[in-house]
Amino acid sequence: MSDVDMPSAESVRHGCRSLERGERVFAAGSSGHAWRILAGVVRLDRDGAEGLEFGGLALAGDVIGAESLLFGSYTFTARTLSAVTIEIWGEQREHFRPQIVLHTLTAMETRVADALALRKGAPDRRIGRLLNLIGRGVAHGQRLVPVALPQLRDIAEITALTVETVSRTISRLKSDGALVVCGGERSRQVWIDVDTR
Amino acid sequence: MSDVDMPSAESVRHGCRSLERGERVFAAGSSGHAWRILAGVVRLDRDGAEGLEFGGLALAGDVIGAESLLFGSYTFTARTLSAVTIEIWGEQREHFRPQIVLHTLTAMETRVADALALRKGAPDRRIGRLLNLIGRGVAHGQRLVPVALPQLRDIAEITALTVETVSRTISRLKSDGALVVCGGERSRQVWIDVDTR
DNA sequence: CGGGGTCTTGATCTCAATCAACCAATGTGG
DNA sequence: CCACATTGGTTGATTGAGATCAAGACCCCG
Repeated sequence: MSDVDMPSAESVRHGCRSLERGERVFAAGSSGHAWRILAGVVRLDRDGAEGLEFGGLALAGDVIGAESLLFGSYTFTARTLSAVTIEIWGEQREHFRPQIVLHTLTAMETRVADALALRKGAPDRRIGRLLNLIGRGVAHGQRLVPVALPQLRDIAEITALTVETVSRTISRLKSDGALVVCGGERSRQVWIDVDTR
Repeated sequence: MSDVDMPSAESVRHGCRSLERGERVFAAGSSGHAWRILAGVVRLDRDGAEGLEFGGLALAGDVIGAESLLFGSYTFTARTLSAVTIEIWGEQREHFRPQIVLHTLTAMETRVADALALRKGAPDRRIGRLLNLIGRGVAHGQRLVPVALPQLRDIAEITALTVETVSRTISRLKSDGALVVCGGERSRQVWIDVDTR
């Protein structure tokens, strides 16, 4: 395992691990645990014809990296889109209780639909839905939720748009007031309206 | 449960069920078993803002309808894109053995990436990838595989294109020889080259 | 300081969406 | 049996949204 993937000792406590935005959780080809996400959003990429290409989103509750337990190495590369907390998954009998497994499966099923919806429709709808997904992990009943914008490159690859289109769209959303910048003009922290479909 | 979803007595044998292309497996809101797909391709749709919208593909080995075991009703509607055989899933202890669960999870993980790839790139690549997925269930080591084309409407909704674009693209693929019609000019059976990315 | 990465903005062009017919096959009811 | 509606597929003309190409601003870091 490369040192890049070695978490600092502090970030790991009793099977838990905390990561900043933009960190890599694990890389395709390396080996390690499977994880359950406790908070935050993770982007999964698969090695395709043109390098790494977006292959899935994982939110709180989702399990990632299960391949490694089966094949001995990850087939996806995982990077965080926000601050993330994860815990080791799959080493306790508890994790395979039917109830729990069903939860995991259904969560994954809806995640597929969510991800697909990010690649359909007008750019503003796509980006809006993505930010809503990211905000969902933060929202606790409130309507207005603060979200840290991922890199435009990430947004572009996830929504199958170009960075230029993403940049223009976000600018427009800001000037329309649909995206409220908080904490300085050049801050990446914005408020979004969770109700906006 | 509506009679539409009642399988004929003949099609069900010791937990197995066979369906034609275009049949509905189950409808969102109704209740019933979870299923594992033994052969064929199933399309999943979720109730969205604009009616049913494409929300996932399931191939041989995949589990569908697990929500029903958890919530008491399906959240997705499932329709077959090809002839399909399914068996009841989730009622045996066996199904929750760690090895099996891991297989199910990893299969689902790659399915997400597959589905997402269907909505990126030029129309001919998208449609090609979809037909490859469908053919994968049929292919057994051979390169050239016969595939029954789904309805253009299905292809369009899955790839996030319009029917017109799909029609034009498929015509071009045929005239280019990338798609070889077999069994009559107006047949929906075609041969595809599984290697074509 | 220089250089690489990210974001922004502008000008141009392309290709898929859109709108509109039309055809063939199928089904329906009197 | 024919008139009619419906559904799935095809084709053409037009248009506009997003890709592409290009350049500059800004920032962080060695």
